[in-house]
Amino acid sequence: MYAKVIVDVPAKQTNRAFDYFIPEKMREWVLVGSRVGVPFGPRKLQGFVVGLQDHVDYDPAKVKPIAEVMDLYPPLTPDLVELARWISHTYLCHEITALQAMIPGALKAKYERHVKVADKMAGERNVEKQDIGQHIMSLPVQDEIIQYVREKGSVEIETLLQKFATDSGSVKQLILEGTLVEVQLIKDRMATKKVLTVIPLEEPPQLLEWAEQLPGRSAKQKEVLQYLAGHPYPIKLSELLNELSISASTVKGLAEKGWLDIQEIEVFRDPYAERYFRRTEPLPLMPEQQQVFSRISQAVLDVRHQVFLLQGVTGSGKTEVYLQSIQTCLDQGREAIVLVPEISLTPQMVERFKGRFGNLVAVLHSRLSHGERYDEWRKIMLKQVSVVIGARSAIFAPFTRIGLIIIDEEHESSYKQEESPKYHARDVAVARAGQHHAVVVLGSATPSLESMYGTMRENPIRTPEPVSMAAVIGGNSLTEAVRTDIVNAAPASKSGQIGAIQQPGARFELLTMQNRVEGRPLPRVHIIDMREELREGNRSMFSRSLYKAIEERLHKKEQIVLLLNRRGYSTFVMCRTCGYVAQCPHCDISLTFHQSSHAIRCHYCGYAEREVTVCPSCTSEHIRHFGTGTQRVEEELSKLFPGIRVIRMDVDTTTEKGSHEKWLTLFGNRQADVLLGTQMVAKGLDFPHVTLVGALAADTVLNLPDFRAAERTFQLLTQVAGRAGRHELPGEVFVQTYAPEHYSIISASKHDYNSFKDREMTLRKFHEYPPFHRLILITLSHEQIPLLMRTAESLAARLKELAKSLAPLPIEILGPVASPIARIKDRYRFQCMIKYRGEASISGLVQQAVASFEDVERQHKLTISIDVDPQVLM
DNA sequence: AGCACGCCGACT
DNA sequence: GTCGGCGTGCTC
Repeated sequence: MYAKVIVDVPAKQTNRAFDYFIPEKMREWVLVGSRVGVPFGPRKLQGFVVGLQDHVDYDPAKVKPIAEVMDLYPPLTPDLVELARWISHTYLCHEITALQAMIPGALKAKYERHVKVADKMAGERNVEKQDIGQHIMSLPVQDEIIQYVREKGSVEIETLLQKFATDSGSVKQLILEGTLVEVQLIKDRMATKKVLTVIPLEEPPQLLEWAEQLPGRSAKQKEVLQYLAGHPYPIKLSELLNELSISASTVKGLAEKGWLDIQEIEVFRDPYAERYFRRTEPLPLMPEQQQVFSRISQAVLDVRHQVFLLQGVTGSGKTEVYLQSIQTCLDQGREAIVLVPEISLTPQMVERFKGRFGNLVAVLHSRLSHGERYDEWRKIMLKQVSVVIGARSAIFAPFTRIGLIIIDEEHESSYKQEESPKYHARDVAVARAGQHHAVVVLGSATPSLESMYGTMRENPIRTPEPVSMAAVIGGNSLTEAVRTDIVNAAPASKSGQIGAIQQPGARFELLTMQNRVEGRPLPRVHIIDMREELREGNRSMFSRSLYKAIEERLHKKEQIVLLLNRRGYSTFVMCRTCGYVAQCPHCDISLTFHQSSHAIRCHYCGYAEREVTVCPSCTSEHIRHFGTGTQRVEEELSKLFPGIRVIRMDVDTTTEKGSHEKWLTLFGNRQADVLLGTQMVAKGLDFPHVTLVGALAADTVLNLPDFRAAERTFQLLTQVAGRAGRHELPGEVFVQTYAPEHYSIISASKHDYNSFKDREMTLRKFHEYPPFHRLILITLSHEQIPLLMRTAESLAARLKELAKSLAPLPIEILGPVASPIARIKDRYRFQCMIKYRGEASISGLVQQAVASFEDVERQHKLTISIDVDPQVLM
């Protein structure tokens, strides 16, 4: 048998499977999805098995055997292996990059090169083989080196060279002559956690009998036996030592007598181990919820691949619908994945799921340590859980019988990964659900226009993939095979029980929930025209009406949430005398001021310098920090309302682990009057005493050069408005803006999704933006502008040429232009945009165009990065 | 990505 | 005349 292996080298030339022989003794361990160590050239690399076959497609004489199998069970399922291929074609990344994204970081290979003393040299060295002319008869150093390596068993080469730095020649000589041989090791970044555990070897009566036999001075050992007789289960050594306040030697003594055993037992690091989750029962559903639930659960029961877009106003009870749908799925013996935006994966959220499904739930989020995350992942693999709740990458949970995938707050841009593979979890979810004939529920109060578009038309939003990559090789026009694939757009369905990735055959089904569960009205929203305030002489960041409202809440002891939308607003440093603005020396971007560290730093490369008090350009002292940071708002609040208790949540106050949670708990306990923060205060929080929400600068995002600016503004305002008056007390919202007439702000103030959507759809269609057209952003970067521009120009020309051969398909090549951030880390950036109609898939075209620039990339260290369906156009 | 093989400048 | 520069190509 032979295996097709994708090796751990993310490069164009190695972006294909290599054939390896599977030695007899490994046959039953090597499966599709296995992680293996394989010889590759002079090295040993980690790789993933993506196929098994009984023949080789390569010179049989050159085929090497697999060196090792890394895991007891394959870390990837066959459907994930196929999904990785789909991702690599759809988002144009190396297949290995997609595969790596699917396993926890703990399993990422770490390569170590060791040496050990050669077996046949165990006795004495064979000095005769030495080069003549060099006087390296048995030097004492060399004997010393050999002795050292022999004692250690094996030593990492770097360590050895450092230890014998002055005699590194001798070390090399020993390796050369074969006295020391090289061993290449592939190690996991993180091992499983093992804990020393004490195991009683007999039943309590026997233990007590042994205890009797002990001489009087062994009081401690006696105590241990008696304790174990009372608790005849394995116990952590540390726990036992603690319990009886004894030392390890006591227990070791018993182990030597053979009365008990001390073993290293694998344990799961459970971040929620110490917590108790109160079990909850399903809540009765409102008629609207009931209707939605039955649509979803029926599809689940039918094992029918179907995508639902669930639009429910905040407070309409989406989560309860999720929970009961998941129950249906579990009852059917299938598994469920729940994706939530990283930021809203709060303890409250986890509690709701753990409360309903207990320890059937695994939680994956970025705040877990490497080890914790790995352990949660292993629970999934070992089938100890049936529900996963997690951020973006949880879509790759190694389940095998998925029945339901839920994506909460589906409009969130954090579902798009910004590094390679630049996948969108929503689209991956649809593909993966297709493999499992599973149901997808996209939930949001403010669905993305892309998802809404999916409900609007007969054709699927996604186009058949992948274009045959094999056919992509140079040439002046599109390879005929590629052309055929694109034009016919034939579904690339490889039949099979699981693993066939099809696009949704039907459009998404729209489900809506308009009513709030508790019947509370949505809060009243006031739009405040800040230009008016200025005209009337109010130069404060608080309008008069917001000021009054705050005063009133303080008086009534009710709580306030203030949102400062900082995106699009910078806290830059500028000299008022000469206009100097502090800029990053490596990136074309202004530095931002951080009060906590008294530093100004660059958000892109991390460059930092000390806060300046004198202008470096004109030595004036009139240098100021501009932009309304949360710190300034806090200062102003304290000035205006002496004694006010403010909790500030922003990047400065929430970097510490667990701090996020700490602030929210504090606020929930009413230990503060105001929660002030950036976007993060808008998401999913639910505090009964909040009756006032203020958005201080609602429109800052609107000024960004981004076609999604209006959508983002609408979503943010709608979300934040939903924070007020969720319980008995009615809520009020104040939106301060310089663009009070903007439709995104007006629609949000009326809680009117549909009018916003209609208006925005019309505009997008008119301007030929997504979802009507699709985008691919290609960014080139290099240290020198001339080469960069030349390459960008000719790449665009090449794209245009290829696009022409696809006529009459509507493909437009825009650019090249300098990127909005023209330089990052001393590299200049140019970009080209491809705009095309959703009916065609043109990743093959891009692949082919970029392929002809491989040599430029290599020779001049120029990089070309491709972003399919970009969320951020910078 | 590494690493080796291979054809042109400044040195013993 | 060699040592070594990194351009080019391969790794099952």
